[in-house]
Amino acid sequence: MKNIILVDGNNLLFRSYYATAYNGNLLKNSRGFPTNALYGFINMINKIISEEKPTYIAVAFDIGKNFRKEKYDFYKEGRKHTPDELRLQEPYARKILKAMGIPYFELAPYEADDIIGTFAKMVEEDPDFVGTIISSDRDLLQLVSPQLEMKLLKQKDYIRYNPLSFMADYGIEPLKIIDMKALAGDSSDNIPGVKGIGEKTALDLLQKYGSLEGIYENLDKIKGKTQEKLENDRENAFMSKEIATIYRDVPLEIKDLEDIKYIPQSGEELIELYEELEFYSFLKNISNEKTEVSHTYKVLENINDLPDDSLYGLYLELSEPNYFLANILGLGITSKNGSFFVKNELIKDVLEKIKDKEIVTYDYKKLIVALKKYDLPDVLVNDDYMIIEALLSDSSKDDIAYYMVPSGYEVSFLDDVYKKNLGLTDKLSKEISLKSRFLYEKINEAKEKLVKEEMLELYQNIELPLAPVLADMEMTGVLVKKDILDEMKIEIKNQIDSLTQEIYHLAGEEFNIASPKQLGEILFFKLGLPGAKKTTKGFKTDVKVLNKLVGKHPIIAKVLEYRNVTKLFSTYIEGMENYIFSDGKVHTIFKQNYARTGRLSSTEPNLQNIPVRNSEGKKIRKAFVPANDEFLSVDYSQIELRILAHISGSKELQDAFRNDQDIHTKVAADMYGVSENEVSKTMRSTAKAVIFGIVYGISGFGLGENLEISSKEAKQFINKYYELYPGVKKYMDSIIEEAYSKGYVRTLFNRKRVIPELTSTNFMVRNSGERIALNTPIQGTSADIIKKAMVEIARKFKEENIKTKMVLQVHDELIFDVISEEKEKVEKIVKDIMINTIHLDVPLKVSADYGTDWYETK
DNA sequence: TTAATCACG
DNA sequence: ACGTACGTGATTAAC
Repeated sequence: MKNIILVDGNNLLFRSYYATAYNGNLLKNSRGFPTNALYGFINMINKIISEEKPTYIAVAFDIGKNFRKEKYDFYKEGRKHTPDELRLQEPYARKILKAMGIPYFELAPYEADDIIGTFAKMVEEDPDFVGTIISSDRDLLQLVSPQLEMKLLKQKDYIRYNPLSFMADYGIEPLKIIDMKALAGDSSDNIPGVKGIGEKTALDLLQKYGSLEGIYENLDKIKGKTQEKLENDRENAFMSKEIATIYRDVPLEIKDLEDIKYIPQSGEELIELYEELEFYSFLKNISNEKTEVSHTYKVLENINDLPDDSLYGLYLELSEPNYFLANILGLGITSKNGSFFVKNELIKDVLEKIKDKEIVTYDYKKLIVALKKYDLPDVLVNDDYMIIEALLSDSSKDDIAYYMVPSGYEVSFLDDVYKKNLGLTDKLSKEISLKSRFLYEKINEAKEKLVKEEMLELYQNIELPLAPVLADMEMTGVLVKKDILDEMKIEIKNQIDSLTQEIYHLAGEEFNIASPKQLGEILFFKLGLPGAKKTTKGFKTDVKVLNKLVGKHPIIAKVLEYRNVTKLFSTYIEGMENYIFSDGKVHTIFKQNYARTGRLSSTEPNLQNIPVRNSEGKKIRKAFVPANDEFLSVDYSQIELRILAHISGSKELQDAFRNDQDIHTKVAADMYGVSENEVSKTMRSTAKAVIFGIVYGISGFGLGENLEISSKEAKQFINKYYELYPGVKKYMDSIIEEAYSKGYVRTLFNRKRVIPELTSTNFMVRNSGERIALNTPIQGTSADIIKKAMVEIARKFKEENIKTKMVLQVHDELIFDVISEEKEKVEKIVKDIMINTIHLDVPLKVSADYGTDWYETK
């Protein structure tokens, strides 16, 4: 059987362009030539080749005038012009196809659809062929036949249609999609159809009367409005049918389908193109293809069959992303003497056997927690490929497949592994062993890159040892009293109910208060309140807007209160209860290398955003209680500003910290030219806003909004600050300049963040890049410092055999579940380490607080 | 799936 | 003149 693939080239190129162009942050090569559409296009073509394994292939493009447009000038009217950045890439798509050995066709005045239609006709005339059409354009579905399927591309995946599945979905034959367009029209192509008839009615009619012609022949049997609509638009309907019909006799210059036989090429021509476009990953793949990864493995039957070696790649596959809930699907292990899949029964033996060996894994933290859950022996891991790659590529992928697939290792993505839930198959066993083999083979290369990037120390001294520390924190968990939450729940439920009624009453009608759209309409339309600001869908109704309206109408205060309590209810009371395990605790999962600055983040549940600023919300914290005797919270005071003082070298700021001055008061005094005891509350809070704003790269406008003063006044505050602290201004300028010239910034511990935004042609995106450049070294260094402290604290606790547990980290704060007898010792250790883990040009300061629940702590 | 909103440092 | 403060995660509505 001959397998033919027909690709809608324009469609693929458009999709890849708009997939990445939305934020104005286009991928470009070093000469500024846009390459984003081509990158996606090549990825898709490669994927088609590897998934469909075509023996025949053709790609169709639109070119020049098209006959539909010539005949009907409204056709495709209203379409946006092709952006220049995409048009520049179009000729390259063709060059690349040619270099890959993939024939392409374009012929005015026909569209890509017609070319595909012509091939479809040829396929039907030759029973030796079967094939697939690939596009996201539903028009092409009319070509689906017993020999020709269609892969209809969706945003993330696709639907494959053959005549049967099409019938099942639509209830009509594929060819009838033309009649459907004739009736329902098509807004994207500006095909009119019959006014007032949508897809639903069109399908109903076609199921009854078979075709457009059938419908009009039976017009007298159709009732009411529909008949009227059909009558009125008869001409449009038949014209639309004509437009929607794909032409199948394009005079292509080929004799037969043998002319589009696919003979893969990846020669010099392709290499040159990739080099010009700077597609290094594709270049690498070309060279990899030549040594295609074939994998042989054994299922381990007996522990004695596992060879004795010094280095092992170890990969554990779970059944779902949350490792506290997941089951173990199996273990892969590879050493220089072979690759194995280990069934669950043998995992224990394997772990015991390799106990003292060098081990590399993917996601050490996950491995620890999952093994512990099944009471399996823990292992000492020497390297974690996931952490290394995250440091190198500054975006972490919790799925190893993202690194393997581009290098020619064929494995499934975790999404599929988790979704399918088929249990263990031979394919999965093979892939699990292959994943362990990848780790074994690639670890040295990855570490070399780390050395080159000067991040080996960061990795070895901080990130890698942090993984087991976090695992321990997560496993320890935090006790949450469900009964306390339940009590609050009753009270809050009552509040919500009465607020709801009051709001309905004040609005004069019932509506969904939680819907910003409906609320906006009530406030700004029905009640006619001023100050309406638009979002894409309706009015803006956030706190800032509502706060400005307080006093203008009694409903506003109620809505604000409603927002407060519903947030507490759904996120922090009901939401939290859903995360409580049978041990009465919540076990958050910290993402160690997800945040681009190096910070941790916390999920399922997020314990880094439990309310504290607002006194009502803060009461949630009463439900969080120690499993031991009491909580200890130790937090860094002004750590980011101290880091700013250090790296900017600002003498004035440094002196303030050395003298242990209240930094906001001190800055306020300087800014207003008064003595510190003359600083009023407003002056201090203004200074505070300026200080914070500076760290984020705020503008006069932004600060003005914030302080509700004019941007001019705000700008003056900012300038005054620069004047007073010239070192800070100098740092800001120099870090931005450095970021532009290098393309990245680093923290004090060498953590690197590449900032592609700086190469954008878009003003807004570039500015945002500058703020990132400014802020990342500060926020990132703070993250490095507390991570380092955590590692050292855990080490010290172990040495001293301390049973108190570190349970949470909230960016500049560590929380411990303390055994009272250890209190003094713990406090001293923690403070000592936090203060002394690094010595900056200014001292670090911490403060400690105790409580019998989290509310009382601070 | 994305946007809006709001919780935290 | 542009649009206007860094870094996160969860929930809800609406597409």
